[in-house]
Amino acid sequence: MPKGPTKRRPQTTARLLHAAQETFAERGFYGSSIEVICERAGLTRGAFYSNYRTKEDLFFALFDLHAQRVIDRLTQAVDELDLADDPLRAVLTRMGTVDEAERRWYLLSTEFTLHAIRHPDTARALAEHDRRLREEIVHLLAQLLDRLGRRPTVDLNLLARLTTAVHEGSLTQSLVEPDQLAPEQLAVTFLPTFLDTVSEPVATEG
Amino acid sequence: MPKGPTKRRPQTTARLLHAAQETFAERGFYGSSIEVICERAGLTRGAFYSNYRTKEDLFFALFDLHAQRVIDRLTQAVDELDLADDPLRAVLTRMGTVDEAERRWYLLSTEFTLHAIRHPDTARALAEHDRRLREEIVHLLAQLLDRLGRRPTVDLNLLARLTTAVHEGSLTQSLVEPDQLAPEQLAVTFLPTFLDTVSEPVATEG
DNA sequence: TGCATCGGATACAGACTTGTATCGCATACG
DNA sequence: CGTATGCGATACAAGTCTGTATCCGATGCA
Repeated sequence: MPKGPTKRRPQTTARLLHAAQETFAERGFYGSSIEVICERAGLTRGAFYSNYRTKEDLFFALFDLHAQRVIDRLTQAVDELDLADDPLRAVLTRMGTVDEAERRWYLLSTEFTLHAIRHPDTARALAEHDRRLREEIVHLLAQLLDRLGRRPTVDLNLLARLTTAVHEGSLTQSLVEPDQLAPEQLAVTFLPTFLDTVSEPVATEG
Repeated sequence: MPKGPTKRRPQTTARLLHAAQETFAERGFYGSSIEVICERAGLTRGAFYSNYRTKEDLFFALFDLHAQRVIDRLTQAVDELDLADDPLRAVLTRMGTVDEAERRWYLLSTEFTLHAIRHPDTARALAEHDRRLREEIVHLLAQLLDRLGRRPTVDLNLLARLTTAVHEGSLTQSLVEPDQLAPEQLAVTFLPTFLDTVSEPVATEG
């Protein structure tokens, strides 16, 4: 928290984002009025409108924060890859750590996706954000396979879509039936084998 | 549509339910005001409030209608069971016919479930409706196994939960990735084998 | 320190919903 | 037919949220 002669805008947006995160978690996207979010941030709507255009903008800002966290975690997992034992399983287990924050985010983004389905403009914006995140994941997948001395035999973009689908599908089911399925059980169980089948070893030269 | 000296209440509720179905489909649950639903039904809010207490009541009425359709379809499939060839697969394929209406209902009920998560009273009501539907499915599962000359080796209630989870999980993924997965592909592929493993043949006497 | 401007606060107008209280017509019965 | 009442229409009173126009104090540079 920088004090002194600093422009206060960054601090204001940080407070708004923090308040939005908590409010969305408690009351959902629809249930959270801009007014309530601002109150929680200790600000007025004036502050909001001078930083964002709509409540959706605020969501997308949170989306980007979340995406960055995901990417950071995955990057670190790939970087610290231990080639010794079952590296794929290790990476997946690590990426699959689903904490409370992740679960809350999942609920929120599901609600927002349903909202987007009814609002084409929002849907386009969401698709664009999704695309950017997927691009990063493609990059990481490529890096991962490379470090494993393998190269993909299918389109990496499709592969990124699949891992995402498995991640989210598994999460859904574990939320519906918490006692029946661990959050990342499906991914950890099936993805290592699957990644093997959609890639091939690269011949080492020399 | 009965005319003449008939109480008009049934006709009014029918019109409200029909209008609600269409409005919810277009604008979602949150996006549909009671007012708009009534307009679409060619009625005023007076008609609504004299038949329902809240918008949630209306949703639950639709829930019951949908549940009845599901049960009817399943019942018929079990009744017409052809013991000749692969009966399980036949039943599942039949129950798994996911039409446009089913997909719309899935979107709506997902939105409503998220809503219920934030509202304990609603959650309780939803759980109760879910329970009643599951009871019917338990009944049908029992009937199905019986006609196949088998008896369950696990709790039927749990089994009903599982089939539901597979159905919904598969639907989710097929909505996210329509080109990658047919709506009931998972159920048709895995449930027959699974049902075999959780039941045993009944010794025929004589 | 004086001053320009940036950024958050305030005030206002308007759109939408909701729930209730009340009214009046049509229905169904004697 | 006449009449009681069932039931949908109407009117009313809040409450909530949004977006904008405007104000004023803090910030940061000369």
